[in-house]
Order: sequence, then C-alpha cells, then structure tokens
Amino acid sequence: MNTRVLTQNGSPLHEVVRAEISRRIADGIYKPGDAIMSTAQLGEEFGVSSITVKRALRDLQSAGVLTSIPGKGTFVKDRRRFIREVDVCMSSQDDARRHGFDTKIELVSITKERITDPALGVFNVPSKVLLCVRKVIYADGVPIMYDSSYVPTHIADEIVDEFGELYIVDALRRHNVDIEDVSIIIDASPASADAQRIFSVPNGYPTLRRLYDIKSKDPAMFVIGIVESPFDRLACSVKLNSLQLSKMTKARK
Amino acid sequence: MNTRVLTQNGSPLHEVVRAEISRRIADGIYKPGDAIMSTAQLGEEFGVSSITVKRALRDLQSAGVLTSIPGKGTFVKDRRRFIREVDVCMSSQDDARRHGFDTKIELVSITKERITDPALGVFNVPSKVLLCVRKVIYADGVPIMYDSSYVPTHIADEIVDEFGELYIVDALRRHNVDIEDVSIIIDASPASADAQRIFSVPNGYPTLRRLYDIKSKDPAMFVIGIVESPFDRLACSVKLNSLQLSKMTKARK
DNA sequence: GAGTGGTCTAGACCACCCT
DNA sequence: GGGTGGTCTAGACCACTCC
Repeated sequence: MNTRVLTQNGSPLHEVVRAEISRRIADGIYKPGDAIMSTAQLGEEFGVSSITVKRALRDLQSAGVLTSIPGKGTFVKDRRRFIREVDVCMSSQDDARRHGFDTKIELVSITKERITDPALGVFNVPSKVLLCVRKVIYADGVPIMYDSSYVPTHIADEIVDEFGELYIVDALRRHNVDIEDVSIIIDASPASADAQRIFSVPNGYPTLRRLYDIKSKDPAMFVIGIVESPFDRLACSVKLNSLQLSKMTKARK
Repeated sequence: MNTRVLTQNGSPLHEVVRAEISRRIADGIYKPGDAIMSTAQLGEEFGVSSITVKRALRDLQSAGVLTSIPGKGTFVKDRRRFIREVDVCMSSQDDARRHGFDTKIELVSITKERITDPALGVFNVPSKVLLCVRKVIYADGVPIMYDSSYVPTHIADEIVDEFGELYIVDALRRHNVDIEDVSIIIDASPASADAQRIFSVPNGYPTLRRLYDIKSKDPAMFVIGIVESPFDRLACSVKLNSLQLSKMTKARK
C-alpha cells in the first residue's frame, strides 16, 4: 500500500513523524494539557504504521514533551514548571518560601545500609553501614526532588527524626552542628529506578542531580547524599558578583 | 513456540532483557570496550525475538551504557570519563590544565542571528540580531562541550576571533572587559539536535547544560550563551568553605 | 557473502478507561 | 464494547562491515 512513502529527507520515518508532531506543539496546534490524536489516526494521516507513530511518541516522552496514559490517550505536557533561582547550596525551607513555593517533605524510608551508588564514589565515602534517610520534596503538590542522605549511625535520634521532616541544612543548623566544608557536584543522569517511579517518568529520562558531602568540625558527624530531580522541574542557579569574580581572577594569576 | 516465556516478575520482556544485560556488565561478564553478543544470539538465548532485544539495547544506549555501530556490533562503553572538579564558573584554559586535561577548541561557526533557544529565555535576552559563536571543546581528543555564545554585533573583530579560539572569560579578560555580574543556570536536558551529532549520542540522551549571562560595566557589552555536555563526560563542582557558609547563615536570619 | 544493527510493517494480545 | 496506549513477534528490507 502506502509502503513506499519513505523518509522525505533521508531521515527515518519515525523521526519525520516526531518532527511533525513537535512542530504542531511548537505552533500551538496541540496545546499543553490537550490530548493529541490517537496513534491509529496519526498513522493513517501520515501514511505510516501505528507502530512507527508509537515509536515517535515514545521518543517524545523521553524528551519530556508528551505523556501517555494507557487507556486514555497521549497528552502534551503542560507548562514546563521550570523552577529557577534555586540556590546551588543545599536548599532550605526559607529558600523555597522566598521563591513562592509551597513545599512539602514526605519521608520515604529510614534504613541502615552501606553506600552502594557509584555516583557517590566521587567523595571519600566510608564503607561502614550508615543511616540512610530517603525523602521526596514536593512543590505545589508536584514531586520535584528525591533525596537520599547518609549519616553516621550513632547520631542522636532526634536529629534523625528531623531529617525526615526538614531540609538537611535546616536540621543541622537547629542542632548547632558547625558545618566546616560542603562539596557539591552537579551532574545530569538518566532517571534511577526510584526516580522513574516517584516522578512518573520513563526509562532514560534526563534528571539533574546534586551530590553533596557536608563535613562538620566533628569528624564523626557528616552528611553525604544525592538529590535527583526531573530535568523539566528543576534547575540550579549561581550568581557571582564582581567581588567574587575579582577574587577568582586574582587567584588564577 | 517460545512465545509464552513471559515476564518473570511482571516486568515487560524488554526490561527483563535490559536488566540481565546490565547485570552482566556490572558483573564484568561484558567488559568496557568489548562487543556483546549479537541481537540474534541474545534473542535465542533469552527466548525472545531479536526485536525485543534491540529494544532493550536501544534503552541501554539512551542510558549511556552501550554503543551500537551498524555493521560491527554493540559495545560496552569504556570507562565513564567522568570529569570532575570543573568549576561552576566559566571554565578557563588554566582551569582545564590544572585538572590535567589537554583541551582543544574547534570553531564551528560564526553567524549573525537572534536568540531563539527558549532555554535562554530565563535571561532578559535582547531581541536584536547578535553575533553567535559556536564551538566545540575537546578534552584528550573527546568532545565534551558544545558552546553557543551570543555577543553584540558591534564588538571589535579581534575579540570575536579570539572567541573562537579561547574560553570566554579568557577572551574577555584579555581585553580588560570589566565583568560586573555573572548569572549561571545549570540544568539537565535531552541532547539538542546539534549535540546529538557532535557527541554521537542518540535522541533523548541526557546532557548537562550551563546557561550564562555575563554583564560588564559597559551595558553595550555582554555575553549570553549556553554550553551543553553529555552527562557521562562532564559534571560541575561547587565548594563552599566555612566563611561563605557563615555568611549564608547570617543572611538567612 | 555472511553477519551486524536499524527500520518498518501487519497482526496479534493485553490492560486500561470511558460510556 | 469500543477506544486507547504498551508489548511482542515474524518477516522483510536496508546499509554497513569484514572476510
């Protein structure tokens, strides 16, 4: 039949379909929140098999443009809730409020385990069993961060409890822990298995991660952890003023 | 035939296959640089169609674990060359050297165009036509950054030339441009079309981006731009010492 | 020519949602 | 029951590589 339509410009068919659907979204033909046509309809319109359409739609899901709900349809993701101005240092509740977000923290689990995530290997991680506090942070009801933090097992129970309810720096500050040094590494990564489930994103979905290593004056007290966020829900901002810049310039001479 | 093997634990077949291949890589059965078995062989071994195997392999490519070369085979990506300690502020040549990397800059193009990338909309971008300098930065022969920077069209030609050869802050410093303020936004994103081509990564591949807005004391001189890097080749690091931290704590009271 | 991965299709089945 | 997206397969073709 229509088998020989083929690849207008050398691109595979699924890319052509993907590009056309992207165009329609960019042009506002398909609007955020709306359902687009079914795979069968699109296949007929483009003269390709519905499987090829599905392939194109799946790629657009990986790109954060579409969401498919089995049995209902495929929808254009609404406004990319691009939360800016989140400070690069550990976020605090104040920080969030200052930017007008109603945040909520949900404790996922408190377990005893070793650090196994190879990503944290960039820090000098102890091989001992540590206390692992996992939690999800919501902004306006939407999950935006998945945090796993590791602390020594011997720390006071009251601090542990607060770790589940508070931002880390807030909890430490409350107990007058003297933070001496903070290393943060920011990177991107495909969503972890946990993140896929928590954020309802597909395999391979890009996420922004912050790996942190907080050292206090007491060598027995430290916090190591990792925060993961879907790329379309969070970004980090850094501001450098002229004072800092001149310092940097000098330091480099 | 083997049609009814099916989904050991409720997971789709392609996920089962993907997990098993991941396990073999983690266990060192498939080693970095090595070719894994062909899709046909894997399909036979697992009792699934080769198409399902291909699906699993494609997902592992999106995750940066495998690379397939048509006609040759599918290979385990060698050591994740995770370049750490790259400062969050604009990288300079010194910076790179200090970390032991032999970097090279390749000019891609110098064009006159407006800023159309919606990502840069977070800054207050002028709608005028600007000079756009695009370049690729290599470390040890591997492309690690794709930089697009926009500057006013009226700036001196000699600076423009150097933009193609130098890191941005290096070029500005050389011409004694007084940098007043730098805003940087770090986010993750699926690879752009350019990035896919330059870094040889598939559609949807997670990248780390740095969007920058450099303001000088002269309002007519500014640089706005965006740097994109594959997630497995670059990360940013931030270090905060106790002085900065105490300042922050005070500021928040 | 044999082997590889990439693409495309037709056809089937499933789980889910809505009416 | 009819629609939706998700999965899986068999079979076909292509471009590529290596021998």
